[in-house]
Amino acid sequence: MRLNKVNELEFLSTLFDQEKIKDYDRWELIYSENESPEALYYLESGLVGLVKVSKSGNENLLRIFKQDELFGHRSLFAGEAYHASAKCLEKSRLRMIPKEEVMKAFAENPEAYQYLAKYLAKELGRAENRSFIVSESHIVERVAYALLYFKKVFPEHMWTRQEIANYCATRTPTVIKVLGDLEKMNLICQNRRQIEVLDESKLIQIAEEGAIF
Amino acid sequence: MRLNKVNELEFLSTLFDQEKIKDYDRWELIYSENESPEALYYLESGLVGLVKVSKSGNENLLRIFKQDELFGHRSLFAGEAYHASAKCLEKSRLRMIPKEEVMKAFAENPEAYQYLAKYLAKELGRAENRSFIVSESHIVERVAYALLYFKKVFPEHMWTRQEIANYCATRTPTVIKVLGDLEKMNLICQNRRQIEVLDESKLIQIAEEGAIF
DNA sequence: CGAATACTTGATCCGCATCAAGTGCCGTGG
DNA sequence: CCACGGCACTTGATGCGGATCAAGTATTCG
Repeated sequence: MRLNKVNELEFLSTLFDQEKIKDYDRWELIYSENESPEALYYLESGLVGLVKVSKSGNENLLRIFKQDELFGHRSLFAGEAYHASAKCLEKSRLRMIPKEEVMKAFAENPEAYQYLAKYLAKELGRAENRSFIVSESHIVERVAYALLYFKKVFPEHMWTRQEIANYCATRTPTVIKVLGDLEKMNLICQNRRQIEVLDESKLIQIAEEGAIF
Repeated sequence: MRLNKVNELEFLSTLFDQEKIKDYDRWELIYSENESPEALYYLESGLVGLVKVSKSGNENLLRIFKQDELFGHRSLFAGEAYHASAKCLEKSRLRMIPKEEVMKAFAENPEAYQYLAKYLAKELGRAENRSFIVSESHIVERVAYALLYFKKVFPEHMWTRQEIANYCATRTPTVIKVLGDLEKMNLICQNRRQIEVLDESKLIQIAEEGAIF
């Protein structure tokens, strides 16, 4: 949910309270699975991931929030406990708006629910698409999909192999091997930890059709 | 989204038009991926699955709708094309409300967006939980989870091994083998095509902790 | 009763996880 | 400015879970 640039939610900015600003380090947790939501969060700068950890310790990266986006809204409006944890993927600065104030403001601006519904409907579509890709595609396809998605939506972040693995629901060594393959095919170029996309259309082809050979 | 029993959406029932009732056979498609939504659907009786088919022909069962529920709402309110197809899992009778009428009625009952948002938020949570389970758990756990979910929410439907496989993102022979294991452990009982849950708490334990031995 | 659909089984194979032992890279503090 | 510790990355060997395939058996429905 974008706050800046979106008239529908501008009323929320009147709730910003200088005292409710907080800075977080990389890897720091903002909230944890099973807690009850007490606030809505607005990301002033940085990058936040919604993650869920399995018993075997693997982190699954479900959703990613960038600058100027709101998060923590799903559980808040569902009236449920958090189903996953929010964790900083970069140093981040964020504002929190207490639950009661959010609810009051939405009650005074009921047309905002329409925007919220639209936004949640899009997120649901994205979640189900990712779920489908993860369960039906081979790893090359998933990695190609992730590279394209990351380049398009979060181009400024330096994605680690670990993070890519978490998003693709696979493991670091596998991502590294696949990146090696993609580099041999001249579709990407790795120097240092940076990954540069060279042939976007071929990557799209791999991501969508699963056709490599 | 439930229509009966939910005051928030009762206004929609005034839009029901006897001429817009339609009966579908099992396996019949209601709408297909990539089409533009032109209506909201209300399921009078039967069972409908939201499915997505992979290139290799595997059907992934993303969401399931039962009697008295609305569907087709996600794409309609997201303003997107369908990201998956709706298909009858049983003979079904449904009503369609044309898009324009839905939008008009929601405009006249703006408080309904609040209910819609809450409902979508819950669906998003469920979708991400399923996605996590599919990507991080072994098949026994997924099947146990599916059996419990089906028993709780759709107890009257006779779930085929194929449908269970589609929901668990696996294949029929694998489901059959797992069901055999669960039966040997006296957690379920299969006669004919019927599956009866004998030890619910043990199944929950398997589904949640992945601990079998 | 016959046809279609659902189920079952075992043999084989392969993709990817897992593990372990490294090598680089980078920021921090001395 | 360099040394050092920690994190990120890399590589290859091995194993296993579950896919795949195919042939056959039930079951249900028209």
